[in-house]
Amino acid sequence: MRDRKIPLDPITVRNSGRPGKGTDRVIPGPTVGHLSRYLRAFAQFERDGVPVISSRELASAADLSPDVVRRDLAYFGQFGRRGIGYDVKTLGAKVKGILGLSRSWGVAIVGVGHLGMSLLQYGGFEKAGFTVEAAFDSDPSKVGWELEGVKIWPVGSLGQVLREKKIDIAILTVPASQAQRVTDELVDAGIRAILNFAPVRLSVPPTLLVRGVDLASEMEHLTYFLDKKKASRPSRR
Amino acid sequence: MRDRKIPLDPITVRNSGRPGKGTDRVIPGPTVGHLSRYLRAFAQFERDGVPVISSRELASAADLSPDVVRRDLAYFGQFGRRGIGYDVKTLGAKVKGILGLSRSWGVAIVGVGHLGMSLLQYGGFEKAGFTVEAAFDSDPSKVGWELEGVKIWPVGSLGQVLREKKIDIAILTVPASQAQRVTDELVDAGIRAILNFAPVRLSVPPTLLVRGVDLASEMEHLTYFLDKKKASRPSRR
DNA sequence: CACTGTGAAGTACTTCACAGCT
DNA sequence: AGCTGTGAAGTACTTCACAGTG
Repeated sequence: MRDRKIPLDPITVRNSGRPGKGTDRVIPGPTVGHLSRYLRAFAQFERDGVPVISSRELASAADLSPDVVRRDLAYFGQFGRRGIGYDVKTLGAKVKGILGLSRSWGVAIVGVGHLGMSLLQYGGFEKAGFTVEAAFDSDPSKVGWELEGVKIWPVGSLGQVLREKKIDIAILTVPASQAQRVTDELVDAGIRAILNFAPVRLSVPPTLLVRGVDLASEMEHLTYFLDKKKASRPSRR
Repeated sequence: MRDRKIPLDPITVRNSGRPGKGTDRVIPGPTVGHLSRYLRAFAQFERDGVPVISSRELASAADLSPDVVRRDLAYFGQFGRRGIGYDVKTLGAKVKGILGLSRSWGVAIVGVGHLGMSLLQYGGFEKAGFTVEAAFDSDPSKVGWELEGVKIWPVGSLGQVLREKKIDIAILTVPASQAQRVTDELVDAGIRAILNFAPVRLSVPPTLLVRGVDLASEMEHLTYFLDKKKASRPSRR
């Protein structure tokens, strides 16, 4: 139901099951998720003036196992020095590059309710490689205001402003009832990715990247483990 | 570095690798994550008056494969009827129970900035089995106010109020700089779980459940795939 | 004959364990 | 001695495929 099947010769198998040196090696999903943690850790170590760290130290900072850290980093090449560890600055830059953060990305915040405002206030964007270029709201009394140096536009001007300001990513913070309609407008306007805070599953063309942050799911994840008092299962994420 | 090793007799191995009928069968992590989606889907089907659905229909609504749906549901027992499908009402109630939502959970919102306010406004809590019992803020000008029927208390009264109102879960929406300090107070006050919106990794005793929602990670996940234009990799989450 | 429940096969990820550099 | 990089083994999850059932 997903892709095509093509059973592979056991010898030819993908990356022969591990990192390997072949071009276009595919990075496992969990590893991609770990990269942000490494970035945070590197930033902290750099602030603290630590030049070199071991996989054990990095693991501790990122709440992972040293094995995972070494495996993860090895996907990108051989960045450590045996007997020594990893150079914080070099590897930090490398991870940034892998995450696509060598360039800056244009971001729009769509929906300036309390959530949208908290994102506008949130300082972390610039230093992380994101530039909030515009905000949008359907409320005429909000349109025209400028918050934290970001102008609020009417939703109707999405297409024009998105193209003019070369915006790549939309953060969707409109009410659930409007989410799909606004999403359709974003798609028409040629947006490339959406971070969706509305508690609905958006229907979009398959080329578009969507990631959802769902409060209810997160809460339910907690209650699942609270209820079963499965003291097992570490914090995760 | 994690647990102890104890290599198991291949016969005795955990659940013998699959659902099985043994008591205390362990639900795989991904399956737990899927449950919320099923719940949303069931709610929708129930609203639409659909009494019975197939794994294919449920899969489509939850953006998963029918195989995964059947496997997931089979962990809890045999709820479907061969040749027919699943009873929406029955299974909906069952999933709710599994997620621990048969009871109501007391929730506190800690930090009433824009983000905290947007959560106070958010209607979805009550119908999802959560009761926002209190909010806390360190700003004296906010303390005493009542928003959406929820009173704002000073952070200093955390311990007292949490115990009095039998609050289980804290949603942490304070600035990063205060997150760890406030977390320590929450731990002292006997909180059982924290949903953390502050962009820091909280250090807590291992018995406590923590789940983090990290804006930067989510954005970086998007840029990773945007940058590589790996059109592969479905939306996920 | 549509649809579930589940062995069995396949694939993905983690952990072990150790050779090889510093 | 300390630490990386990586085969190999182990475990977890997904998909296939089909017998069993209404």
